[in-house]
Amino acid sequence: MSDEQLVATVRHFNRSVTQRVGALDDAYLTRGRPLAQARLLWEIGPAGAEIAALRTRLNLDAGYLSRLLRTLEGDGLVMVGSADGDGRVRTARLTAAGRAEWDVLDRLSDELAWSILAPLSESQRARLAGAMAEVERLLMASLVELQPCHPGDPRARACLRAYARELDRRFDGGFDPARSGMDDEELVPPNGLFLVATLSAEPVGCGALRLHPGGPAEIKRVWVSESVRGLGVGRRIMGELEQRASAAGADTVRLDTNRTLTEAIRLYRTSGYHEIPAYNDNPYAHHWFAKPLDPAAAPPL
Amino acid sequence: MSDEQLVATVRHFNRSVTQRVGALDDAYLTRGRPLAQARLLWEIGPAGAEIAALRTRLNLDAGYLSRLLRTLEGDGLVMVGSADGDGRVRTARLTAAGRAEWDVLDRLSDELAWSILAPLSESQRARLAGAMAEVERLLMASLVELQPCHPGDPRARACLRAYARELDRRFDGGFDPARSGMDDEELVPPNGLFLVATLSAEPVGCGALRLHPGGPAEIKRVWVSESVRGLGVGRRIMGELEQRASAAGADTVRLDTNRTLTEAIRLYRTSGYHEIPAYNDNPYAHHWFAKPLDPAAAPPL
DNA sequence: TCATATAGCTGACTTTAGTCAGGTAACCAG
DNA sequence: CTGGTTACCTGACTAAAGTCAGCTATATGA
Repeated sequence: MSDEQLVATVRHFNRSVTQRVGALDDAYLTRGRPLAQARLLWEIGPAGAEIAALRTRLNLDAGYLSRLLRTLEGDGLVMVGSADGDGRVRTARLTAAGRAEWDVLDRLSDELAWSILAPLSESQRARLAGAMAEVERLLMASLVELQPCHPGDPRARACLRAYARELDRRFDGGFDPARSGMDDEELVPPNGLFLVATLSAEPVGCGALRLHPGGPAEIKRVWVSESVRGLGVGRRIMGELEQRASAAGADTVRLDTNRTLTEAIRLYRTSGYHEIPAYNDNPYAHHWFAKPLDPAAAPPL
Repeated sequence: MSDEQLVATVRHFNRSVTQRVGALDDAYLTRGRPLAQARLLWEIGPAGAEIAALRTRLNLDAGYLSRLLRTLEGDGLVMVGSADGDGRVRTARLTAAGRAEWDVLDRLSDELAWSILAPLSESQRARLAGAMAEVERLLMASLVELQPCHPGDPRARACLRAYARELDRRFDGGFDPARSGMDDEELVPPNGLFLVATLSAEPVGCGALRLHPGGPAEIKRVWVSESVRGLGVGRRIMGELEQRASAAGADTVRLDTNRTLTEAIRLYRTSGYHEIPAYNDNPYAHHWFAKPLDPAAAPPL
């Protein structure tokens, strides 16, 4: 398919599917309540939710949200109480009546989904579900955003914790972050940089670059969350780091890795990296890779 | 996949894809204008549109639509004039400024689509577009509604005209509706019935049933529009007619067909019909089929 | 302990969306 | 040419959505 055809397909999909199904959904799942209230009730869910979380998830004005909560409280569907830790943070929970209402919405949501499947034949149903899952997955991949951030940023901290946890689980003999110590300051311009990958504001991956003026740049701490693995996020992070390394004047990037990280090693090999002799004494490293950078292919960002 | 898994997939899709992409679309394509105005401007399009058509397409109240048009006229984007034929029918057209604005929306729509494709690899793009097209097609199939209507209904007339046009094109020697004449009254309960298939209120297919108390029912005038062929609509129409025949007490349905309608013949054969000797002297018929009905499988509707 | 920041709340708005009951002009069938 | 229909318009609403400034209570860091 040509790019024009791809774009036309996506446009068509956006209009027809999005609008039609979206309208169906809204009409069906509000139960006479205003849409905003219904959505809020749904989003609070049986487990309850912090108000700040609701605000970001539904992208609502603080005042507006507060008012919506008062209405739901007035209807006896929701209770808002202070959380244990911080007295400013408040948590919304469903009352028994609210939970009953939520269960109805849950059931209606099932019915709506079934009403879409029902007119189709067995094989069409399977194809539809398969295609929907594929669209969702790839759209997820497309909505992952890469941006530089300070390694001390809460999103970066979350990624680095998950990274260390995973290495500890996978390395023979575990992983001690202290032994591969690297100061945050080394991952801040002009010494280096830290990239975080987010999916609707949730951190789902990271990667860091250490710049050594006059020598090869070094890629470190590339990690991708389970939830988005297999969507090419790792490859995008690598590509972005390489571009930035090139823009900063490096003509080579290199990295080290542990033999247990087989999918990472595969990624390096298929991305133009070749194995080189050890260039450091990282106790966790078994393989060292390098890739020459083509300055022409790396327009400054 | 089990039914539960299918439903879960569809629900997930509805929430994440529909809402996310829908919100993106709306935010991106309104250009500071209220959503309803932006949609209306878009829907009028470079070719202009009759107001009645806009009303049904956008599903708007007549008064509300009128007011929206006045606003767009006030902004110099649209002109509303009477159509040539009927002085009551009015047509909305874009002014030069309106056309310019429409072009911007068109471009933005392309950009939005591209922004979804851009972060993906070549092969992911192709897979996404493929899956989107599949979802759209199957959703279309699912949104086709079957309902009985009077053969004099405008939707029925439109289908029957298209049906006759197609037969005339395909039969050796053409087709003259008069020679296969059947009175509308024969296709109205209790003598028979007429089904129309609609996709968002547009007629896209039809089928008729002629009841002969004490004898086999007869299926006639099954037609499916090009736009939804291959989506199983024909099979659904047949199934629905058979159920209604069974509910009306028939134990057999039969039908005749022309040898040029190969895909119809294939449909009959794969739906449990077997060829029988001629039971009428329809000059256009080359094959006659019958299917026994199982009363247990046909719950009254 | 005091200044400052954070999390949420309230009141006073504006804008958008949507509905409904009349209207008027054009058409149409007898 | 008359009475009914159709296609659209206007005025007068209501409800929902969204914005903004200023407020209170709690936390935090020097």
